[in-house]
Amino acid sequence: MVNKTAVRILTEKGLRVTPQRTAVLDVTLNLNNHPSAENISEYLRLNYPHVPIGTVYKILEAFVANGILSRVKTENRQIRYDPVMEKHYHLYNPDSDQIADLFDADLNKILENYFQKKIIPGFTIKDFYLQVVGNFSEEPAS
Amino acid sequence: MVNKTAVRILTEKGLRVTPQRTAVLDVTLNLNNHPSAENISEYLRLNYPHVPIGTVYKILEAFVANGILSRVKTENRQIRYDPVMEKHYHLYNPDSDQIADLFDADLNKILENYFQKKIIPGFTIKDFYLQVVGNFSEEPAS
DNA sequence: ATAATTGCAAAAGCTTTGCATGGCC
DNA sequence: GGCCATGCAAAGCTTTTGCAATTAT
Repeated sequence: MVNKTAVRILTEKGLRVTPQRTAVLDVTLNLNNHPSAENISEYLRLNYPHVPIGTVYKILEAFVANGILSRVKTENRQIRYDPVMEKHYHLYNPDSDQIADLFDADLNKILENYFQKKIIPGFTIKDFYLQVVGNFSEEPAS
Repeated sequence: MVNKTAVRILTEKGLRVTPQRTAVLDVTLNLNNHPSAENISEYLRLNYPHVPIGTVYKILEAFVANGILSRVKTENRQIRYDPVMEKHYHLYNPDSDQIADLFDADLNKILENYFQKKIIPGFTIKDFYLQVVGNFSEEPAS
């Protein structure tokens, strides 16, 4: 009962379809947590045949290299992973280390427009990342 | 010949003035690099009496806790430190890992204005960070 | 005087790496 | 069949921690 989306994505990207990869991708797509490698490994342990953490890292690295996931940095040491590849922003609470996505077409326009016009001497702009820091009103039971 | 600015800042913040602290602060203020603990330690080794890396970390942690420095996250593993505490943004090149400051009053206004009005259900906005990714036209000899 | 900081070394935490085994195309 | 991915264990790198000795106030 492997998620077909995961298999489709792997195939589309020309990656070999293995049970470990489909499991990791499936979990990452379904957890809305921006999970860390450790989170993913833990979740896999409960719901799928065990995948060693080293393998999880290798798989995540392959996914990042192939544009399936992106890395998200926080105040913490762990790398978090994000399966949403469309332009969006992150809401972040440093206390709980919780991340949520912010999709905001207006903000996209404002910033794209600004950086298209903006000339910074000695620097060629390629992209931008915006993190909004604050508090979630209902922190989920951690 | 210790920088008086460093001593003044420490005194203002009510921190004990030690040679190690003034040295670390002096270096961080004068290197425009957004240096890592390792960078600072290395520079100290050449220009000041040696300060062990563990002590550098403790000092930097104290500075961050007292609002003298802020941490800057990059694609790399190391934490970088920034002595500029006014609102600004970062230009960043992931390839060279170089960071530069971007001061931009227009952008400040646009974003402050936007986030003052913007209501995000379930989230209280406190602050925001913006990183501009791209290339520096003249990379300094690394 | 005394409370905080330094120095040293060990440990911790996350991630990467190497290499033999196994599995996908 | 051949090449790529997995599994396991060890290593790597940055940062943190503990504690005794030292120093600033």
